[in-house]
Amino acid sequence: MHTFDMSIPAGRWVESESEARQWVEYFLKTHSLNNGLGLDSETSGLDLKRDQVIVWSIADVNNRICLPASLIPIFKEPILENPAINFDLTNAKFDAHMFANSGADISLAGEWRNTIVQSFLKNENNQGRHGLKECIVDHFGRTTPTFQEVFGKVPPKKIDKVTGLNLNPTVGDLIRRAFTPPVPPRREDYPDPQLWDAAVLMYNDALHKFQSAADYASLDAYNSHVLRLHFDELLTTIPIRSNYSQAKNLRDYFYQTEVPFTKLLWKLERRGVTVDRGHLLEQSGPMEKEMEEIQREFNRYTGRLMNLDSTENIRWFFFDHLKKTPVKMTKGGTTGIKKASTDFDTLDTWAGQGDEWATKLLRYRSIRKTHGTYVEGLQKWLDPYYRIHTSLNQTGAVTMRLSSSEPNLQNIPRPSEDRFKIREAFIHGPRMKLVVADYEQLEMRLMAHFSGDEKMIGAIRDGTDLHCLTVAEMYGIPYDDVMAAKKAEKAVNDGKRSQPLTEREIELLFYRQAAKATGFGIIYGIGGEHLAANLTQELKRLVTPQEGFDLIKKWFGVFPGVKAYIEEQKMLLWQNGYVETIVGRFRRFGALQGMAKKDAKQAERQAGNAIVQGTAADIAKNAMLLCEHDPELNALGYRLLLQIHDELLGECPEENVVKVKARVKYLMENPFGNDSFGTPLRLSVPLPASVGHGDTWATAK
DNA sequence: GGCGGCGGCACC
DNA sequence: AAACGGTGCCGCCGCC
Repeated sequence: MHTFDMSIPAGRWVESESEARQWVEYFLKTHSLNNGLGLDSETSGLDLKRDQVIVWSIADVNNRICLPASLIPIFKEPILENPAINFDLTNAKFDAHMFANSGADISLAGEWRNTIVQSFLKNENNQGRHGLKECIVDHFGRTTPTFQEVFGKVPPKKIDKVTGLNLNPTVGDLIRRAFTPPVPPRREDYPDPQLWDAAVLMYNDALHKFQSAADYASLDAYNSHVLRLHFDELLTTIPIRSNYSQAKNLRDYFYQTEVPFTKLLWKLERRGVTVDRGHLLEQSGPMEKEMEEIQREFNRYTGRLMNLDSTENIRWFFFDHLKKTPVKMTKGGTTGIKKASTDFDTLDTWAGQGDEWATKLLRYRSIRKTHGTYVEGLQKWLDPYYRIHTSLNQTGAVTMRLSSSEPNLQNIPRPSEDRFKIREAFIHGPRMKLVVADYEQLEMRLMAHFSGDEKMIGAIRDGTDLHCLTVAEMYGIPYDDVMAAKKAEKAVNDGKRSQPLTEREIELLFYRQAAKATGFGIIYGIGGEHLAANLTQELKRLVTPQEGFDLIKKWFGVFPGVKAYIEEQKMLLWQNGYVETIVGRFRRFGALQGMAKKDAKQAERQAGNAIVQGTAADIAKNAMLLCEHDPELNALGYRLLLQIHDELLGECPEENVVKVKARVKYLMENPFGNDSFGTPLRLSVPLPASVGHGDTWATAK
């Protein structure tokens, strides 16, 4: 058991309306002293759309109370919907969803400070230690009882065959049971003294359990509050120096950017994206037919019932049955057992050599993926209004890129790669249009800005095609020739040119592709060997490691400023142990001096990438905040729906599309707002966004 | 029947 | 698979 800590106020269970009103008075009188109240809820489950608050808790440094959901209305207007009252929570969006599900229109009007985000800003490397329990241990040295210790173990589901319902108690049942105050036994009901003694024992036990439940629930609210105060102090001591942020330290940055962003993400999750289920259903049949056909062919050929989803089965087929030789081995994971791989690279190699079975399996795999993850997978997430509500994780990536889950809407196939056009299933609400806005070459432009490379900046400002220029400079070919090849390719693709590409044009396009891949690779800190392997795959043409190294060397020769910048950042990394994004956020690595050479090299690559990727995330975040809070866009009925790293998906009434597009474009291109003189604060290169609209995500132009 | 490792693969 | 950064999810399979 956990020792009782005398420095922590005891949790009180509040049950009557009059008592609740007294607490409202108290918190209204004193909230300004604490600048925020800890808030937490115990809910019927984890479903963000359906589950509700059962009991909830509110706390300041001196008091913590726990109440049933039935008392929410008493707090609703004076506290919960009071814009002057801010809330300290852990995993804030979760509780906000539960409160929203629990009343007609319960919204928490003030700030939502999420201690997970604070913990992340303090040290993004503490993976798995950002939760409330972990932080309380790490920062205060206190342990907190676990859910299981207070409420008991949730038994496995026991599904009734007739009703399909779970016959065993659910999480919600355990919580409801724990928060039902026990009724004291009445003497007259127990004439037998032995029965009376037993009843008293049972009552005392139940009372103890009940009190510990109330204590536990209100402890989380209290802990969130004191942790928020603690992180405020810690983050204040971490200064940030940036011309692109008003914040002078990480605490200010948290309040200026991350706190409003939490609420923004919650709104996006709440809105959801409309999906045309019919489109998904239409794809399903043909996909299943095609997969079954391939399955039959394999069955016929082997005389066995093949499982094409099983790598063991596929290994048997290619290596034992067809006697093929492995192309490469699998990683082996933690067990270290390496097996012959059957991945895309392998199958593609064989397919290139004319192996029809490899070709068939590749086709099966691509359909299987799309069918399982998207066509069938997405339908599980539809709400009654045909909308999908993803979870947007503010601290999902070490670079503070967003991540999306349940379902992941950031990895929907691109239409150019997808025969089944899953993105066409993403549509707008009634009388609306989808508005899709993309940053163009954001990361490469950031590289130009950071490095100050004159040639790159000049080329971007002049509107030169960067990859064509790179080829021209690398090999001493006229820029216009390379550009002409690119245009010729487009003309052929658009059906505007009948004669095929000349050999020279194809050659130049190879070069351009190689230059493009090199540029991408440099942002990731690529090595020559890996670049060569990638290009061999991509171009279906042998590129030797030596050629890979030459490409990188030549690329740096064209943009020496980029080379110098990367070297400078490496030096700073060795010196400081961290790098910074444009708004002054950190990606920490610790002392590279103490690392194995291999790890230090990896840190160098990660650091170089973190600057660019993290800054792109900063920019997208700013753009989202500007769009969401822009009075003009709000008046035009624009609703931001999704972010896919450098792309914003939104919707607006049809008649406002032109105005909305112009405004979204402007805000995205000026993500840092104005400086103190009222002129837009810009980078050394423009950050153009292309904006389109349409009826589906795939067709918005 | 739930969970986690693994291979594989979708996105930026 | 690799000296390429960052994610999440599917189905299989073995384990408990």
